[in-house]
Order: sequence, then structure tokens, then C-alpha cells
Amino acid sequence: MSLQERIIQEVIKAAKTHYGADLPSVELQATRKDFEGDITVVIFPMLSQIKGNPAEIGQTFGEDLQVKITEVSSFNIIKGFLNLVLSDSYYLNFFKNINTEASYGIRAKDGGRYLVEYSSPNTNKPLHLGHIRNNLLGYSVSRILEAAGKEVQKIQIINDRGIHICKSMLAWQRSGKNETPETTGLKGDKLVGNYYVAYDKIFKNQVAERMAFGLSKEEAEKEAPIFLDAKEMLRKWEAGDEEVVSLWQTMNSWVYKGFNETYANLGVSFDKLYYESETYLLGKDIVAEGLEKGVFFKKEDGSVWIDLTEDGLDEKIVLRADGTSVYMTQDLGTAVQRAKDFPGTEGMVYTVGNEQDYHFKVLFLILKKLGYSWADSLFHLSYGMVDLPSGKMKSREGTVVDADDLILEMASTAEDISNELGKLEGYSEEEKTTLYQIIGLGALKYFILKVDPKKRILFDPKESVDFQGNTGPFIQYAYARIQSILRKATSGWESKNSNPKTLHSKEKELLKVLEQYPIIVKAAAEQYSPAVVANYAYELVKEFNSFYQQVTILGETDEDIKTFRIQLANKVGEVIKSSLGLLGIESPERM
RNA sequence: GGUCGCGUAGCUCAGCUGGAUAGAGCAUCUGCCUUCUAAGCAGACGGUCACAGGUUCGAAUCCUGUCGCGAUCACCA
Repeated sequence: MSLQERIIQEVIKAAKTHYGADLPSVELQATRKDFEGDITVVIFPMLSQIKGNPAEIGQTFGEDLQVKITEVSSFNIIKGFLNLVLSDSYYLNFFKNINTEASYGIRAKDGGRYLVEYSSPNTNKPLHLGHIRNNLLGYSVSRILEAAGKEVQKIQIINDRGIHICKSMLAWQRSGKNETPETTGLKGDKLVGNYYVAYDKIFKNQVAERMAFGLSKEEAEKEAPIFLDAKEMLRKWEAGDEEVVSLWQTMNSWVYKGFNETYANLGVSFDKLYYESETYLLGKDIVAEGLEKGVFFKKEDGSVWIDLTEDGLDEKIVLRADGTSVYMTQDLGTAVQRAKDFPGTEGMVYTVGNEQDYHFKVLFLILKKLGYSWADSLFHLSYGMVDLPSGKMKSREGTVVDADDLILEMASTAEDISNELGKLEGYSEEEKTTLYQIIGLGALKYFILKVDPKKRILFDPKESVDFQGNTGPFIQYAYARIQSILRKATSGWESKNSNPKTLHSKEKELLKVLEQYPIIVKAAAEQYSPAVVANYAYELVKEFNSFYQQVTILGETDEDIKTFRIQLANKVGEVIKSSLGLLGIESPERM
């Protein structure tokens, strides 16, 4: 039984013996820093059960607790708060327990499985900052769920089909230059992205020409020759036209190669890929099934709908009159497919921007109405857009922050700062390059992940991402400092026993933060929120820096205390590395 | 217009399953490198927690309304 549970039990007992009251629950919280103590019992909520003065009630409980629970060394009462001071031996004992634990805070696999879908970009545009947020979130949540004891399958659905792909293909054909990534030296996704832009340019010209002849914008867009050609190409693709399919495969392979490079640079990966071209027909069976069950209904024109007005939503189409799939049809199909591929899954997470909140609400509701037992385990990990000061990023207008460029820029900033500080003598050029990448990415990833996913992020390219204060490098730096100490420490400290009699207040504060780590991991998993982990890592490092500044480690003359401090620093380093790892951030040995 | 989300210091954000005097970072200012890495530490300055009601012993936190910002309400994905 944990100390918290024992305290609660004793308070309930004391309430019974002293006041004859049955407390339904007892509220405990960590004592605020400005007060003396470690754990606080809040007296106010008991006043409905126990009549009396909160201060006197607190006094009674405090006296009882001090006697019954040896770890409680003293107490004080301020207003209705009973602050309990825990003995140093409690914290020393806690440290002894975790000191030998290999991966403190990480739970062993409990047999449950989660699917986490993320990334899933269109294959006609290079990745930008918005995709970076998606990838970092999805990857980090996967790591967090693993740390909470789940087996995680990271999956991606590749949006490799549809009219948008045909547009790039068409523009490539028109240019007649037979350009390839090899001939141009461009990354494949960039090359294809250029053709998508080229298509749009032609399209816009054609629309403008027709509007000049008096057509409305809608009419002009529908009649633009290049758009009609794209539609024709899509028809050919669906019919399996050899030439079209072959070009489609070639251009897609260029894009995949480019994307994989970016994923590798970002440090994200996937366990299973679903291709939309292979799954877009799924879902029609489910629609048929739903019609039979009476969940869906057919309109006169033959299109199939679901009526969600009783649930406060609208009517939603699930199949077109001509029998072809809409977005919803596909998503129904892929969801069912996933449940088949991974039976017994505890949860499925969809990492998709918040502009699709409504879509997922409807999707989950439909699956539930269709009677799938796993429908309740679906979760839309919705996140806000990354906006520029000028507003939304639009690839067609060229107002995007390119993912590859940004990653390079971050590493280059890290290099500039490192050179200025000049602490890397002895490192080879190769080691330095790796380090700049680790620091630059650390800054970028932390910058994005420390923000609550729900909130939108404003990114100003003119103001570069910080490397000081509440940032990734700040946390990485603490890790590097700790490693430096460990390198200098006399070998053998790992296995030594250390039995300091008392604790420095900074040591105690540090141990309190360490004590939180398993709870933080659990909370982050429950909330699907890397931000919880990021804020914890920051708090831990702040506490460590303060300790480091005020307390000497290697200079300590008492061997027992010295060993303890080295071991404590080592443990802090481990937890920093572990928590940064949950964010997909690496911890450098030097910086 | 309907629905959903957000609104906390000049800026970027924590805190939100109700608890003590609302916390950090950046920016501005002041100290600290002859001692384990100054990407650091210690401090100063900075707040009508958008606004108005309500519930409560107690509200940044819960409820209602108003305002502001964003998203969405496609036989696009």
C-alpha cells in the first residue's frame, strides 16, 4: 500500500474515532512550495461530515498521523490545510528502490494493444510544418502508450489515389521534359509538388480566360480543359489503363522516396502502411450491410445516407448515387479492415487536424450504430493548425514552411550557437554534424510538443525557435552536464551503497519530482498528451539545475553523500533521457 | 445562422477531474564563470485569468449568457 493510501486510511479512522464521522473520501495534494511540508490533507471538504473548526480538526488528525505513520515526521496547519512533513528516510528509501530499477517509470507490457495512425499526407505536396506537428504528435503518443504498458502499432494510410494525383501527373506529361529526381537533383516529393503547382497555374489561367467571357467562377472551374483532362485521367486509372497506372506508380515512388527521407530525418517510423488505392473500395460492403440493418437509407436518386439528426448532427452521405465511394465510405472500410487486421485492439487513435472534428464524430457514431464492439475505443487525436503570422499555410500560394528546409535551418542554428560557445573540442566533424541535428531537432520537437495539441500554434519564421529557457536544448543541456559529471566520477559508484543520514532540501525537492514520473507517464497516456511529458521534463531539469548550482557533487568530502549525489544525478539523467525519448527527442552526451 | 474548439503578463505557454498569495520562458533591468559545462543560476519588473451572471465554505478551473478568434456545416480527401 502506498503512503498516500495509508494516510487516507488513517484519516478516515481518526474521523471515526474522534468524531464518529464516516468520510466518503479524503483529498490529498502535494504541498505548495511556499509552505513547509510534502503532502497536504485538505480539511474543508470534511466540514459537511464533521462539525467544528478546521484548524482543530487538522490538529487532531495531524497528531494521530504522526503517531501512526512513521514517515510523517511533523505537521503544520494553515487555514484548513494540514501539511505533513515526511521524514528524510522516506525519500532515501524511495531512492534506494528506484536506484536499481533499469527503466524507472516505464511500465511492463500489460498485453493491451493500440493502433496509432498518423502522418497520412497527400502524395502531391511536400511535407510542411503542419505535417511535422502531426508526425511528432503521432509518434510521441505511440511512445507514451508504449511506456504505459501497451503494444503499439504505428500505422499510416497513404493517400495515393484520386484526382489530385492525376493533376500532378498531367502537368508532368504536359511539360514534356521527362524530368526525374535524378535528372533534376530534386527530392521526389519536391519534384512532384512542383508539377502540382504547375497544374494549378494552368488551371487558374484557363478559369480566368473563361470568366473573361462571362462564365461564373463555378462554371469556369468545371469547364477548364485541364480539369476535364484530369478527370479523364482518373477514369482511365480506375479502369486500369496501363500507361496511366505506370506513370502513377513511377511518380508515387518518387514521392515515397522523398517522404521516407524526411521521416528518417524527423526520426519517425511506421509499422504498417495502408494504401488508399488498395482500400478505397472497402466500405461499400459495410454500406450494404448498414442498409440491410436499417442504419442507412436510400434516397430516390440511389445515394445512401444516414440520418443523425436525433444525435444533434445532420444527414450524412455514405455512398454516391452512382455507387462510388465518398471519404466516409473509405474510412468506414479502413476502420473495419484495421479491426480485422488487429483483433482485440484496445484503442485506435487517429492523428488528424481539428478541421476534421466533425467527420470523426460522425464516423465514430456510424460505427457505433452499426454495432461494432470496438467503436467505443476510437479516439480522434485532434490538433490545432500551425499558422503563420500571415494566416494559414497554403501550398498553392507558396506560403508554407517546408519540413526539410526547417529541419536544416534548426541544425544550422544549433551549429552557430555551438561554435560560439566552443565546447566541442575533440569532436570529429561527423560527431558534430550528428550533434547539431540532435539539438536542432530537439528544439523544434519540444517547441511543438510542449503545446497542448488542441491549441493552434503560431509560427513566425522571422523569429527563430528558441534554444534558451523552456526549450528542448535547455533539457538536453542538463543531460549533457550530468554525463560530464559521471565521466569524471571515480568509477565504481554505480554499485556502491550510499547511506546519507539526512537530505539537503534541494535533494529532497529533486526526489519529489522524480517520484512523479510514473504518474506523469500514466496521465500523458490517458490524455494522449505529449505536452504533459514535456512540461514534466522541464520541471525536473529546472529542479536539477537549481540543485547543481547550489550543491557540489564531486567536491563533496563525505564519501557517502558524494556517492548518493552521483547516483541521484545519474537517475535524473536517466529520467531526462526517458522523458525526452517519449517526445522522440535524443539526449546528447556532450553539447 | 447551427455545431465544435480556443481566449491566462508586452510575446509564447503551464495550471483547468474546484482549494492556500495564479506559475514558467522570451523580452527589459540587477547580480553570479580562480569551484562538477553560464544553452546555466539567483533576483527585479510585469495579471480585471476576455466580459457578465450563477453554483460553492472556496471558481482561472464547473454551469448559463455575451463578445473576440479559429474550424466546420461538399455527392473534396
